[in-house]
Amino acid sequence: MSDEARDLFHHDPFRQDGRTAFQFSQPHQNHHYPSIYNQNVNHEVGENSARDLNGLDHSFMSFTDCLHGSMDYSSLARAFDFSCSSPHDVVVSDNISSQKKGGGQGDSVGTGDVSGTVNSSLSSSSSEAAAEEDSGKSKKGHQTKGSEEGSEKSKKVNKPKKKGEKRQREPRFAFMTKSEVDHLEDGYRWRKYGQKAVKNSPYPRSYYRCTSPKCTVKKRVERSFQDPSIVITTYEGQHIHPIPSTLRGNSAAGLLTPSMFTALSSGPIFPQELLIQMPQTNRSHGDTSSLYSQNLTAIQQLQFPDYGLLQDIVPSYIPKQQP
DNA sequence: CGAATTTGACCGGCGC
DNA sequence: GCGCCGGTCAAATTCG
Repeated sequence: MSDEARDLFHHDPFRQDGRTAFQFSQPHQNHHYPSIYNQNVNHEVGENSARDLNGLDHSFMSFTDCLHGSMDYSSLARAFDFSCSSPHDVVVSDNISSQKKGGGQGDSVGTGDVSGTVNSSLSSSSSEAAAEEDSGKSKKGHQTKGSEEGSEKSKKVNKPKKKGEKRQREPRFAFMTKSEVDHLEDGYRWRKYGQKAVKNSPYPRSYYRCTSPKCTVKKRVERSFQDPSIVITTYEGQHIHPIPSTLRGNSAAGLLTPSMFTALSSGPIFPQELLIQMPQTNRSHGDTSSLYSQNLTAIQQLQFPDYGLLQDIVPSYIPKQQP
């Protein structure tokens, strides 16, 4: 997993510009992560971009939407796919050069060049989407944990569940943010349930779960080992509830509010991971008090309504915003 | 005192 | 089959 990020850094075509990079991937049957970034992406993508552009011309969605059920990954995919058209700012790649779990870690994975062209990717399986739906459960069979009746937690951890079926992963969506704090505020409430050391990285990865009952959304947060100032956050699943009011007052409003964009429906695919690298312009303040705001700033840039900052990461080809 | 975090152990998938 | 590794659990601990 960390590979995802790692790959990113390896090629990191985006970083060169100090812009943004989006990445989609499909979880698929067990750990299939795309190897994302390929240096060619920028070019190749360009081709489809035009096409997608049209498709999106009226609708966009926020990341929050992503997290929400309100959006569908295909839309997102498209949204970003089109953005790829800009050779400088955003890149979407859902190519799957699947990197497997174990293997991936090594690193390399993305290093090479992944082939895939974006377009091909976009057509992948839609079944994935379905997967996300029933997601939560698949996990490991527990998930119900605490409340579990009876079942005395015999040993520890889970009870085997149906063997035959492999656990399906929910669609994932990741983004990179330049920030000094690991856990970025996104409006939702999270509970940390684990932390693991990341192979080949001095920084640990933290696992969080949405505290809302029934919501199975999870997210992983880790810091780039190559650039400690970058935090990689990966969301898995979609929220089935609104953003808690706690942050609504201030940040949420400025954060990712749903409905800022309209999701496109239909679309063959659904990317699962989206990686975004925030522009470096965010860091300038030094005191801790500003950290929070920095984060917000980063996220806010994702808002389309106000193109101000967004322009930096979202190319001008973004059509008008939908009423 | 309840909620959140920490942390070591366990489990399943995958590569060799 | 074995070992590695990511992901998760859950008891213990800390925090508000």
